[in-house]
Amino acid sequence: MATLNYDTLTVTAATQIQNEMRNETIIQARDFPVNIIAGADISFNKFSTTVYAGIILLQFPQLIPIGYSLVKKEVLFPYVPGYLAFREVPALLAAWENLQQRPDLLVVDGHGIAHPRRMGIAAHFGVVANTPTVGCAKKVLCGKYEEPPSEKGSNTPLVFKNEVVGAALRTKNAVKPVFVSPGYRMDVPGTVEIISQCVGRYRIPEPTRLAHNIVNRFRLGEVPEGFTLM
DNA sequence: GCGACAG
DNA sequence: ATCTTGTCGC
Repeated sequence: MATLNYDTLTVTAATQIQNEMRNETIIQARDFPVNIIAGADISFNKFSTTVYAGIILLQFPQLIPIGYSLVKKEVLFPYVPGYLAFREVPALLAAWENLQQRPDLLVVDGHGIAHPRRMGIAAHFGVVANTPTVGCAKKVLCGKYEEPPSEKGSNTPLVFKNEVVGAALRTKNAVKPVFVSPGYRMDVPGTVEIISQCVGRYRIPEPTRLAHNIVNRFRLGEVPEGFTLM
């Protein structure tokens, strides 16, 4: 697969790409088993163009880490709300291609179709890599929702322009919810079900939390670039 | 025009 | 996102 380069795009061109990619999105009930799930995330030093990308593989539903891929890359596209994919997908794709084993489902840090043009980073990555994805974000980008009951597991629909695009999911009692949405080859109920099964003892579900941990350690030089088996 | 705004 | 200090609660 040719390496993507989004660095010279204007936001107007990026918008056009999102509108075109939207026609390639597949939102449907999960029709495959999940034995290996993965988490993807990026870490970087403020004001630096170097980004540290990583994808960690875990056995499902045991949530035991089995390996991870780490890649360092230069990025020029800035962070612009609504265009996160153009900044992070190229590096994540590099990490994806270094994986020695592909997960059945990838959890991306950010939104799936809970996006102004239904093309959040998880949906974008899913289309480009042609692989099932879901998005798991800490904050809402667009849409409205009712606060879910305070009990762990409670969830309410995230609605944007009269359409249910995701859900606010309470992963711990009396703690702020996370926002999940399908990215590719998943639907909202299936996304809530899978992410609910990925919750350990923290607010952030294990795939995302462990991906964040490992890319951070990678950025700090505590772990080497490349694929590592655990 | 005004507020909101993933990471 | 990253960094930092301080507080609350199990």
